[in-house]
Amino acid sequence: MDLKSEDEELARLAKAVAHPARAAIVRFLLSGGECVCGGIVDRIPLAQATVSQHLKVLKEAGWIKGEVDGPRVCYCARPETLQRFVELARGLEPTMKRSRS
Amino acid sequence: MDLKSEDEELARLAKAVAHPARAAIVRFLLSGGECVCGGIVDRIPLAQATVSQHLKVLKEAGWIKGEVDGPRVCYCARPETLQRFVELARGLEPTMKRSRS
DNA sequence: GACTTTTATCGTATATTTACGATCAACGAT
DNA sequence: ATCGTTGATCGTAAATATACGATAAAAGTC
Repeated sequence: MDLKSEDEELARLAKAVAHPARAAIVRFLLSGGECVCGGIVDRIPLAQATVSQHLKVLKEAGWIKGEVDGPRVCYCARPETLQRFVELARGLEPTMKRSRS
Repeated sequence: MDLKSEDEELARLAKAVAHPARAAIVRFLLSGGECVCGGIVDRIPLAQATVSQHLKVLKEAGWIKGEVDGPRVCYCARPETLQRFVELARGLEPTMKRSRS
C-alpha cells in the first residue's frame, strides 16, 4: 500500500479530468474538434477566464498541448496521455485477474 | 461539447481516485488485500480519521463497499466500477480511432 | 455494567479549487 | 501608431478538499 508512483501518476491524471468541463474539453479535442481556444470557450457555459484556467490545468497535466498561431492558440489532445491513463487505471487491478475476463 | 452525462460520470469517478492515498486503497483492495479498515489504516501514513474520510469518499463514489462485521468493517473493491471507469476513459476517444489501434 | 477495540463523525485549521470580472500582452489589420 | 481580437494572468470571493485530534457509537470481553 506504500503509495506507489503509479498511484501518484494516476491521481495526477485523474485529478485533471475530475471536472465535467475538463472531461468535455478532452473529449472534444480527441474527437478532432476545432482546437482554437475561442471555439472551446463558445461551446462551454463558462467565462473565458475560467475556460482558460481549465485549459491550463489540462496542459500542465499533459492531457493537451497548445501551440500559438498568430493571435490565437490552437489546442489539441495528446492521445498518448489517454492511453497512459487507461493503462494506469487498468493497472489498479492485478494482471492475473484481468487476463481472466 | 454540451457536457454529456458521460463527462459528469467520468469526472465523478476520477475525482474519487484523484488522490494518491485513495488510488492506493483501491489498488490494495482490488489486489485482494485484507479489507479490514484497521489493516488499511496501518498501511497508510495518515491518521485514522483521515483514512476513514477517504474510505467514505470512495464508498460514496461506488469504488468500494464496506460491510459491518462485528466491531469492525470489512471493505472491498467493486471491480465493476473499475471496468466502468476504464470504459468511460476509453470513451473519451471516438470509437473509430480506437479500433484502429 | 465497566472496559477495550474498532470505526465513524465532529469541529476546526489550512490549502486548494472554481468561477468571474478586470486587465495585460501579443498579434494582425488599418 | 492605433485599434480590435484573442487568450493569459491577476485579484478575489466562495466553495470544497485535506488532515488531524477529540469524541461518539457499536460491539465484543471481563
